Amino acid sequence: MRIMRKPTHPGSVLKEDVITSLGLTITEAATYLGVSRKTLSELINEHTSLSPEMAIRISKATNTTPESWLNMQNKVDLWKAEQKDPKVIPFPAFDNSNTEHLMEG
Amino acid sequence: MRIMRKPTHPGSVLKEDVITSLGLTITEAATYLGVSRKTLSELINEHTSLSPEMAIRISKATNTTPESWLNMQNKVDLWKAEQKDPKVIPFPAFDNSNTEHLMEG
DNA sequence: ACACTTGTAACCTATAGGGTTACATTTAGG
DNA sequence: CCTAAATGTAACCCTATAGGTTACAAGTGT
Repeated sequence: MRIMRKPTHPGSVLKEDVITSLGLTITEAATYLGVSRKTLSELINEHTSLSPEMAIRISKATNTTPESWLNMQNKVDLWKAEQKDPKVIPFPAFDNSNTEHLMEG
Repeated sequence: MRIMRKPTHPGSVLKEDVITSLGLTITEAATYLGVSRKTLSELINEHTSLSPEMAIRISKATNTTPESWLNMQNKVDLWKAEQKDPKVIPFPAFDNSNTEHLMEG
């Protein structure tokens, strides 16, 4: 997973692969999805994250799985969390600092 | 996905399959993970969700993938979002109301 | 020109993760 | 039996963030 480049934001995919390709306006799409125009606009312009509820809405509007949308957001979230590089001490049973010299090769 | 029963919370898994089985105390585990005891306690008792950052921490402490932990949380989140049953109108191109009579069988 | 579309600022609400401190309760040793 | 450690959680604080409404400036197309 490391040194991964920033994953594609699900909002871009929604805009390019769905809304635009279907010839829908943002306003129309927002109405169908049952959210405000602002909410959709911020999502497709990558200013907010795709929430679990939005994943459900999009899946219902497009006959896709909510998992596929949420997984895209996951990648973005994990990428951001990795950038923070939180300091963690491996649990004893998983700490291979005593055996890692056996791992070369 | 429909009529799915409530998915297992990742906090329970962390507690039962990792912390308890390794003989670690919550206090110790929290220290290794670099979070407060309260934060870990609330997570394993299912009072909070597993955040992307916690997924990274757990993966680092246990040599597992952060995805596996976040996916468990996803299932819980999607289950909750499905319960809300948000009202959505299918996008025109995906609206099969005119052809669904061809789908029986 | 005129109507539609869009991005976004300003403002408000609700939810949520995470921290610290403190306390009552439970559990484990000696 | 008694003390020390571990635990759950309340109270309180802070910071983020999703989502809503209203309003406005700017772009687009007929």
